[in-house]
Amino acid sequence: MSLICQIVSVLVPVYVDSCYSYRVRARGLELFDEAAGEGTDVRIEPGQVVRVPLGPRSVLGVVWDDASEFSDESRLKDIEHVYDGVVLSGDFRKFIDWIAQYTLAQRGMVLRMVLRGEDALLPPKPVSALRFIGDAPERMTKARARVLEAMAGGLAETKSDIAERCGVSASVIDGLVKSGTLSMCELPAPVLMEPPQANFSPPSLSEMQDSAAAELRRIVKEQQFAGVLLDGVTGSGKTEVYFEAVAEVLDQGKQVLIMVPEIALTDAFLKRFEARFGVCPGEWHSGQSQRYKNLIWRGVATGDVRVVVGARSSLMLPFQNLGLIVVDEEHDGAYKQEDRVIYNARDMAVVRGHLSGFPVILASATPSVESRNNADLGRYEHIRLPSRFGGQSMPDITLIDMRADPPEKGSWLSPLLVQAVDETLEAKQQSLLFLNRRGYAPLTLCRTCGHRFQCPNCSTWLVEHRFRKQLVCHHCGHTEAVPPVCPQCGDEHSLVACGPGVERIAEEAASRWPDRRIVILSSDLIHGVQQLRAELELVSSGKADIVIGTQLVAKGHNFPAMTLVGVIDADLGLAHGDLRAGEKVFQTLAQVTGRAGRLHGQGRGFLQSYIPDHPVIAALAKGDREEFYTYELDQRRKAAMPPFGRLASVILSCEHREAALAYGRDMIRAVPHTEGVRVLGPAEAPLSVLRGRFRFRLLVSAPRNFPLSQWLRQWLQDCPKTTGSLRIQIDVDPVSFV
DNA sequence: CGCCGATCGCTC
DNA sequence: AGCGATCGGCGC
Repeated sequence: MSLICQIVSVLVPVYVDSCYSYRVRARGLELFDEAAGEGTDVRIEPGQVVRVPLGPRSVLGVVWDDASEFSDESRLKDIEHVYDGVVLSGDFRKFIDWIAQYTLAQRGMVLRMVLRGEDALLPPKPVSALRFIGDAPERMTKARARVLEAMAGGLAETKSDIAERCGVSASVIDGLVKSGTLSMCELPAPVLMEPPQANFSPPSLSEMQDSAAAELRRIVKEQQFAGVLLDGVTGSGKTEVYFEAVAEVLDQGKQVLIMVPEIALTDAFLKRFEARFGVCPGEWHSGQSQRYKNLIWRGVATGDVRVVVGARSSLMLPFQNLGLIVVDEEHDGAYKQEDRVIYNARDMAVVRGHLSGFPVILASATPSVESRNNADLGRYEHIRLPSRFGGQSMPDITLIDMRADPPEKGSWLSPLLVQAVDETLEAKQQSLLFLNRRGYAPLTLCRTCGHRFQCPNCSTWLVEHRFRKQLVCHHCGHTEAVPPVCPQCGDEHSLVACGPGVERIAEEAASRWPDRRIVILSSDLIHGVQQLRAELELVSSGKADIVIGTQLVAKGHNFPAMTLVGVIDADLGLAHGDLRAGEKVFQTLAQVTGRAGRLHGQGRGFLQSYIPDHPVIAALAKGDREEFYTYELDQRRKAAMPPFGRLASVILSCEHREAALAYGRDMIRAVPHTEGVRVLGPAEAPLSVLRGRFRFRLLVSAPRNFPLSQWLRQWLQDCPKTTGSLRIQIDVDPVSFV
């Protein structure tokens, strides 16, 4: 019997791309001695989780598929422990490799997003409980008698349950254990989660929903990869439709992942799931406790947890037998992870389905232009729900040409919109005034000398936040106090606020409608997901007459009594340099006007615009989605931008401004000349500051079928090393790859 | 002469 | 990315 049986490659969750080799010694692996019997040759298989020594510490790792290449065998260390019960499947390991290679991340860093601590690998601890074993105590008290009576049946219960049920303190119970009346025993850990029932409560669907659901069931039955764009207008009942696909997969005995943007993961959503399937799904997001997440992680790996509803990071869960991923609100920017490994969970979901051979449903009322193009080209099945559920109609949209119908002086609401709010208040319904700009005013200037407050780091104006009494840079987060006099000419009372933010709209609303309940929903005035959910609940339960909000209100929440949505500045964002500016404006405004009139079926939307002829605004005003996609795809085609070209942004960051700029110039000098590849330098993408580091982006565009990842890898390798501490992040905006 | 803080480089 | 090793500055 040889002592050394095997050398294996182990991927460790650190900043490296390659695997490390370790020895497996049959002796010393207690776990295997037990399972395989002594002296038996032990095999360790890829996918098993192990603990290995790494430098001075000991880390978790996963046995990987790489051939072991480390030549210096004398330096090999031994695997310390092999965990039983959790194996990362071959598909999943391929998926991890794929993400690393595509996003130019190290495989170890991708694995880090997958693994949790040791607690998630160990079987749940049995619960210690107490049981009546007969001997009555010598001294009897009222409290003891109550416990004895309750425990007479002989069933084991936990100490805290007994204490609560009998109204006694824990020490009373301890006393009974000492006297030999009760005895400690162990109960198996409680079942984590009952499996959802596919047929718990089938919904009654409209004809339109029903045929969409039938189509989804047909696709799911194939049990192979398919991309599906479920394209349904706000209020069309998409959720009920994809729940039918979920039911079908549950019948197959497979697992389901439903991804939602974090903000949409509300009690209301979970309740809908429970109403349909009888139990709550596993719930995965940043707000959950570590303990709960460990339970879910293990449950998903063993197959005990059948359905998870989760935010972006739930895509990295080690499902044992996944049969479907639904990406709800697939266009949502929250699916992009911007730090460490930079990836878009929506795209990676499609990859996971592709590698493992199951369907992926992308659902949205305003699909991303990329997904829409994939559907047009037949890469995705395209299932449409073109009208609202239950006979409701889409809101009537009115375009207000602000040049023709300007607001009164010192006001930001056009008379037409004011009148509409009056009517809505009269009807005891809710209004939403939407402006995608935080703070009070986007620009402050001195009336005397013309001085404008500008960010010292970025080339942007400072936004006044009147509640906080600060000037804030929305680009880098720089703040300064509002000075009492102009810093340039010293004049008093000469500073004027230009343009509106939500705070200023709130001020106007409060003076126009002084006795109405007004709520402001803006991210800088709300702290944490909990408070946001509470505020949203407050609005949906009708405890507000007028809501004034930014972005926050656009996403995934129903306001049943809201029948009017007024967009203060519909043009906002269109002029920005962002390549997806038009798409973002369209999506946000379509979602936000879609909030109107779900209950009463007669919602109205008003768009205030100074450029009503702009194709994006015109399409919104007509409620014509097709017109928007035609226009946007045409623009993108002309500019060879995604989905017709590929795009990456390289983020350079550095502690010093000059070093950052110098490094950027060096990078650009090292760009290999390649037909069709363009690199836009920092002149086009301004410098900003994030967490004390100066950073800017280099944009790289390439033809559609260009191997961009490899090219970027080569470029970065060939770049001269520059002194100073520099970090590079690469953000590959993927287009279709299926 | 000694201690503490930035920079460097490795992890089988 | 972390974390120890190493070198250099300055305090006494």
